[in-house]
Parts: sequence; structure tokens; C-alpha cells
Amino acid sequence: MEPAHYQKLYALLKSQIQVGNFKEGDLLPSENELSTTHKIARMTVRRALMELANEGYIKKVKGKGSIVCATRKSLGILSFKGFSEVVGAEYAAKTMMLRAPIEMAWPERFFYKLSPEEEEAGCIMFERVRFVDEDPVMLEYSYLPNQNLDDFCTKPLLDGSLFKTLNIRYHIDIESFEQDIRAIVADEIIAFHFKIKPLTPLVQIYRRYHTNVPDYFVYSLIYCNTEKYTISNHQ
Amino acid sequence: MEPAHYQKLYALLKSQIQVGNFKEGDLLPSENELSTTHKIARMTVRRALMELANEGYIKKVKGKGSIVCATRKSLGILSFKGFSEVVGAEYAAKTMMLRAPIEMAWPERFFYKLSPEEEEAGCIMFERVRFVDEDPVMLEYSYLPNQNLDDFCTKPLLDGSLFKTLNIRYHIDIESFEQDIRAIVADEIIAFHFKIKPLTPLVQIYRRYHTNVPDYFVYSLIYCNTEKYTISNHQ
DNA sequence: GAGTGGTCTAGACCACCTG
DNA sequence: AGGTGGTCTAGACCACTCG
Repeated sequence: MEPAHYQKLYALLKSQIQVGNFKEGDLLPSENELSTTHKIARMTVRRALMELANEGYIKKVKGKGSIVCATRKSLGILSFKGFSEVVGAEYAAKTMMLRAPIEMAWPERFFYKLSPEEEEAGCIMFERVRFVDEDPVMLEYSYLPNQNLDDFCTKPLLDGSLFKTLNIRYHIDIESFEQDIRAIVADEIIAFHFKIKPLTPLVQIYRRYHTNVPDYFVYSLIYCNTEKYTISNHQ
Repeated sequence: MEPAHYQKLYALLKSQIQVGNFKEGDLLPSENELSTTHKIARMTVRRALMELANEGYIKKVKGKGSIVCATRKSLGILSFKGFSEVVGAEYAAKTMMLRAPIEMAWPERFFYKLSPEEEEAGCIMFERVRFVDEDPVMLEYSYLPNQNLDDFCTKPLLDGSLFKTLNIRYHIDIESFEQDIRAIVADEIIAFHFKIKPLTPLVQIYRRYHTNVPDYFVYSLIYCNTEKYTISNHQ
């Protein structure tokens, strides 16, 4: 489906900021100007700018305009985006599949309460490490209820992206998520993957993604090494 | 100033959810219905519902309606709210001033880069511990550039709230913030305040609040004990 | 088919900032 | 005074869900 007008304008402005056509401190064209030049209503322009502001790309100031903000140095892992989007243009993102998808029973004492239907279906699990500039910064265990996911384990992920695979092959769209965050120390397995010493502190995130399919959720257990790159909500 | 229509509707619906007039799984009245009964345009209703959805109170489903979500068990510390709002109605929140506000020079190697004007002004610093149900969960060091804050150190905070004090006494409104999050281990001082063992992992947050006063920022250094209460974006 | 939320329009008035 | 973003209105068409 054709993206909405506000999404197209959002994507356009975001890429222009990332590419450097607009620099820190610059003013974006005014809402009326964008409305005229793109031939869309001002309310629609405002929606695009609202998203940019929520993600920290611009700051809106009444009476002045929309000011382009500095690009952040931290990884916007807490925001609801795919990994490569989250990392931003200034770093090189890479993902490695540590354990390919397999069908299995749910782990004991799973971190979210499962419905009887989910319990019975069992799960598909896989494990990936994410790198930023060659440093492993994120270890992610993904769990999908094993319902109507034919061939998931036999075909590789599309472009290495779980979201894209779910969308294109199974028409499942990720719409939102909830997460719980805590600090823990690395055990030996995790320390090995991150190439750090055991007992190094890590951020652990439990995450439940909501989809367009009623009662179908996707789960992730994430470990973040924040020694070199901190994490944040933006970008 | 009178709150906007969408803010009033947002606050009304939120309190009705918190109080239990709407329960998990319930549908809110439809947008058209809210528009009619409150005599405001549907776009204005939508803005109120948008905020509720962003904070996780409801989930909007096309063709069905706005579904009330379960209340979370974690503390929405990562969201941009005052502490008591963040904790939610189901816990008892308490704050203790550990060190009353004093004027001082900025710490060496401050966690954000300061402007020359901020450097020169020096800062006002104070230290608070936040309790949830009698457990210390958050240690917060607050730093304000010492500019035009007459009597800040000699009068107590209004209702114990920094935001309220800045707003009413100095007409400074907090409008947004940025934060960086990492995992660390407790040193002896922090462990003492949290009544935990040194080397317990903690979440550390650097935060910079943006205000309605140009180039005036408020800074916080926060430690969270996540052993008992995890943290999240919502509520 | 009736009702829902998603998107969009073309206006309007306001408070705020700057020259 | 002129331009900016903040709020608001009263419509409209669409895709979706459900009985």
C-alpha cells in the first residue's frame, strides 16, 4: 500500500537531515511552506513534524520554527524500530545469526505470561548478535509462537530482518511493544558472546511486540553491552 | 492558562482508567461518541487518544475501537513525567531529600558538555532518594545552572516537586528531555543508600531536560535499583 | 451494512517571537 | 506587523471489523 502523505514527508525530511542537507541549528521550512510546496494540508505536515520531534530529530519552538537537533551518539535501542534504523547513519550495523530458528517448547519460567494457546503451539526461537562498528553490543533471543509460520525455520530471514520477514511472508505487522528494563551482570555464556569479563554489568530488556494479528505476540530477550555505546529512546 | 481540550479529555480518560471505571479489555467510547458527548471535534478527541496510546493505556484497533490495556507492573521512569506520576496509583511513592540544595561549582568531567555561560554561572545541586512501597529504588542527583534562581536554596521545594517549583516560582517549564542509559555496578556510597551490596548491577541514566527558556537546561544523574521493580517507558 | 479508527482537507483564531 | 507553531473545527473518504 502507498505510504500516507505524512509518512512520505517524514521520510523525506529525516533523510535530508541524516544526509546533512539540514544541519544542527538549521530551521526546517515552515509548516505553511511545506504545506504549499508539497500540496498537502498543514495538519498533515504537522503530523510528519510531530514524528520527527518525538524521535529527537527536530525541536519545535513556537514563534520561531522547527530547529534541527544534533545527532545523538547513543543507540536508540529503546525505541520501536528495527536495529539498523536505530543505529543511525553514522555507525556500521551488522547482525550475525548465532543460532538459526528451531522449533521447540517454550523455556520454563518464560519472562512473560503466555496464553494457553501460545503454550500449546510451542515456539520458534533464534539468537542473534548485533554489532556496531565491529563491536558486539546487543544479544537478542527472539521467540515466536509457532502458529501458521510454515517454512519459517527452513528459509533465511528476508534481508536478515525479522520484521520484514513477518510482514512479507506472513502478513504480520509489528505495531507496538512493551518492555521491561533492568540491570544485571553477565554470566559466562553472555560474557563469551560479548567478549567481556563475567560480572560486567549489562542492561537486560524483556520485550513483547504487539501485531496486527489479534492475540499474536512476538517476544524478545535482549542484552545490551553499554560500556562503549549507551542506549536511549531516540533515533 | 486553561488546559487545551485534548489535555482535559486525556486527563479525564486516564483517571477513569486508573480508577477502574474502564478495565482491561474494555472498549472506550468511540471517537465519534466522545466527540459528540464532549462537544469537541473528532480530530481533538484523536489527539487525546493518541497520547493515551503512546503511554500504553490503550491500544487502538482499526474497525474495532480503543481497547484499555493492562496496567503495568514496572515503573515508567524512562518516560518524561514527574516521579509520582511515573509510579502510578498502585504503589506508594515517597521522596527523601538526602542533601538540600547548595550552590557549588560544576563537578569535574560533568556528564554533559556545558556552555561557557553555564560553566561560569556554577550550579545548584541536590540529592534525593525515591521510595516505592518503602523500598529505595531511585537515587537522583539534580543539577541546575545557577542563573536567576533567587532563593532556590533557602526555600523548600513546592510539594517536594522540582518541576512544580521551577514552574511556579521561576516560570520555567520542562518541555522535553534526552537521556542516555547504561548498566553499572554500585559503588559503596550508592550501595549504602540503596541498602544493597556493592557490585550489585544498577541502571544509570544521564538526563538533560529542555525548558521553555532558550539555552536553559536542567540535568539529572539517576541510579535505579531494578532488582524488585523493573523500569519501562509507559505510565 | 453499520460502525470503527486512519487519513486528509481548508479553513480559523491564538500566543509567541523577531525585525 | 508579519510569520511561526499550537489548537481547533466540520466536514470528507477510506479500510477494517463484526454481526
